[in-house]
Amino acid sequence: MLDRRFVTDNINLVAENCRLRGASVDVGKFAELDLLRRKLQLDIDRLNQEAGRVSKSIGKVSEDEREPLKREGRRLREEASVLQAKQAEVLEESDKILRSIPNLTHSEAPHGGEDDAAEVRRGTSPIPSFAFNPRDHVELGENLKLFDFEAGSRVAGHGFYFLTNDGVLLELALQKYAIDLLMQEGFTIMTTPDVARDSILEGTGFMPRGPETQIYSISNSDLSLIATAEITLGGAMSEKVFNSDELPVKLCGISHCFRTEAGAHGRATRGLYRVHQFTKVEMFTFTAPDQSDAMHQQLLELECKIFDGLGIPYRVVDTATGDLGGPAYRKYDLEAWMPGRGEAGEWGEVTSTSNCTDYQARRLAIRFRNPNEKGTQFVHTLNGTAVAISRAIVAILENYQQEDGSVKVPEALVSWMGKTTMTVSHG
RNA sequence: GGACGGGUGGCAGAGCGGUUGAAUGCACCGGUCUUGAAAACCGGCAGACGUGAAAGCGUCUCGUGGGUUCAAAUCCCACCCCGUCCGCCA
Repeated sequence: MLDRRFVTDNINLVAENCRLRGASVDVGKFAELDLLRRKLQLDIDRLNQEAGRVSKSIGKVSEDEREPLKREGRRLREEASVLQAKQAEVLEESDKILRSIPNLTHSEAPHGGEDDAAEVRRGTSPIPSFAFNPRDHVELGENLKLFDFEAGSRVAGHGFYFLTNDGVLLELALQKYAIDLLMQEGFTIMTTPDVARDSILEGTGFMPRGPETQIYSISNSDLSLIATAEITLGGAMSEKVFNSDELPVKLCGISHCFRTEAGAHGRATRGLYRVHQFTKVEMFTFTAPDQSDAMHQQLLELECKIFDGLGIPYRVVDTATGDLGGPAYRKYDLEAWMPGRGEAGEWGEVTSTSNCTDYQARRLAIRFRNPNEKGTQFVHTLNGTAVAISRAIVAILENYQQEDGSVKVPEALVSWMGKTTMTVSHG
């Protein structure tokens, strides 16, 4: 959420930003409503002030002098409550608009839609060339008995799966690999709840329970399954006021992620690429405003380090304005090379990192205080994927496959896996 | 799930219907004193919103939301959270 005052003071700028991001929002209407809200506030304040004066005077006066003053007090409060109800309506309507206004945008972010993302760099690992026809991860994984989609859909429906045998070891190895690295980088590691209150989802910029929601909700409760630990990690500090010397705070959370993927039918849905549940190791940081750009670069560096360490080829793209979603001010995606995708391999998103500036912090009320300065400021929040297990597995299987259908274990995972190759002979 | 107890400023902790946005202590900041520090003493110290060029002024906020009343931190209701005991349980 943007600051309402900022929006009314910068209508044109905000409207132009909405246009760039492909969000159809009536910014003018918002400004109009907010002006009305302010005017009503002024009237309400005046009435309250008068009513308060009357109330205080009653206490100082003898019993039989009180009745006329009580009547006056009643009248004033009634008048105020009428205006208050009206203001509440105005506030609700304007808030609805305000919440649909996306964050401001970094000036260097490329303009356009999904295909306009700008490639900014490549990883250290070269794209593999195979002397044979590379298989896709589904074929590889089924041969190696790494997962069981049939059992998954029997139990929970299409899009769910069991990891089995080396598939399980791979998941655990990737988790351990990632958290070891992040612990060294000063992150506090944590496992998080896999559910959160709707208010926390909303504060983070997710919209549960709408007609097009990506979120599973639990009926008869205000809880939803989380789509990412970004929700719980951000929510963990809601209402908190940090001291400036505590920042930056760097958290690393392991959680399951649940996504309905409504409307995604037919879009690269094969296998593990787009599933309803997966495990993810997520980075989340809170910084002072002047540190967030640098922190964003650091998170990107870490994501690169993790995938370079796994020996997976990738490219980094600077996401275009129309594809940023609501909260992100700027976003980088890591797209791993996936030899089994499409005709002759394609890039597929494996991680992303966003600087959400104060957009989430404002709704979650996460602030910081500078000693010797009056008041508080909102922190900036940033998030980045360390490893989304399911997609990392896709990338590993397809890049490390060998002609006989076995898959080499990336060097960095060998010690956790206890083997150098995954072969059919398992079990 | 049942029975109690409780949620007040950065922390601890009073207040239990009327000038209380809130005593007191600690912490913190400024000052006096001191060669310096400590101690002592004096002063300051919540957030949001609105208004104003500013100083300031105003409104709101004592877990959240509703209710009673001229007036609520204080009374009533619902919900959330935290303790303790009991039950259940990985």
